[in-house]
Amino acid sequence: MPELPEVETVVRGLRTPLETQKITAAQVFSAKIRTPIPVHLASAVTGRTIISVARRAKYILIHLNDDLTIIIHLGMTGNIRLVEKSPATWSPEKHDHLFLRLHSKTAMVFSDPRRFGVLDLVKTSELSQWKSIRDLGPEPLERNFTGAVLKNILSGRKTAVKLALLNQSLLVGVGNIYASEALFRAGISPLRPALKVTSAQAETLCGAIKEVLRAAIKAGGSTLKDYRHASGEIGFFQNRFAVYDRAGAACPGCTCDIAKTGGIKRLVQGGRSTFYCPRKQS
DNA sequence: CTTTGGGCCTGGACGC
DNA sequence: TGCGTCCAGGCCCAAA
Repeated sequence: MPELPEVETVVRGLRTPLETQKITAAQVFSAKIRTPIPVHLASAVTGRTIISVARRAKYILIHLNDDLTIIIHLGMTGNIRLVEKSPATWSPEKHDHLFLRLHSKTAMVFSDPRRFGVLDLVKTSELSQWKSIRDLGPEPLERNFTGAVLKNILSGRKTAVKLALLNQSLLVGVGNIYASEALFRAGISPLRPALKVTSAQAETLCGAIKEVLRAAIKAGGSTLKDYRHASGEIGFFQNRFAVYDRAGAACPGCTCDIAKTGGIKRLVQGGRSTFYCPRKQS
């Protein structure tokens, strides 16, 4: 499910209810999601205080005192919900994996039906060396992420630019939806080899990535199915997709004869759907 | 080193 | 109603 805008929206929704709160009870319900959940997680976090909630790439970081950080990745179908006036002991619904009850009596529940998510506990001081964080590329919304940086990332790679954008070791946060959307905005074909993206195109693409991610955050992310804000609200950026999941339809500003051209095209790259307009993207 | 393909899971949509 | 097939927002790992 969740790409950078969705994860960022969840993080923002968790800050006020979680920060400064002491964890008064914790339960873990399934031993294994994508990776094993540490057996000591529940006992280790109980009694600790949440200092801050942050995001790195698509990872949610809940920083506690005593040098501990809870890492949550939502995978494809993960979601976090807040329960007000929660009981001290949680009766898990199907697919609930983690329950954290706070001093305020609000609780946070992490669920993930497809179990592609990650739940881990690490020392905050060792976070930057944690296996999946260590090799991540730059944050696209940072000021120092520029067209020149993107050009450098893409240069020398024979792989299609769409696949390069999905590679989190090159650039984080962009997933299957926003890769298609950013390439459409930039007028670049998803099939173009990364090394054939010119400096001028890299500049445009850099701007398009920032633009589409910011717009999606503003809209509270995209809800296709499972994704929810921590408050339970859905996002609505899916209503503004230019190309994603719109095969056969007209792209924004389309002037061609859809009956003849077939409109937006779907293709498969790296086993995943890509959507684009062959007439506007090259 | 880069690139490719399979695997991990569940559930919903669809065709018969 | 039921059964089989395909598909889905992410990521890891082995193999080429």
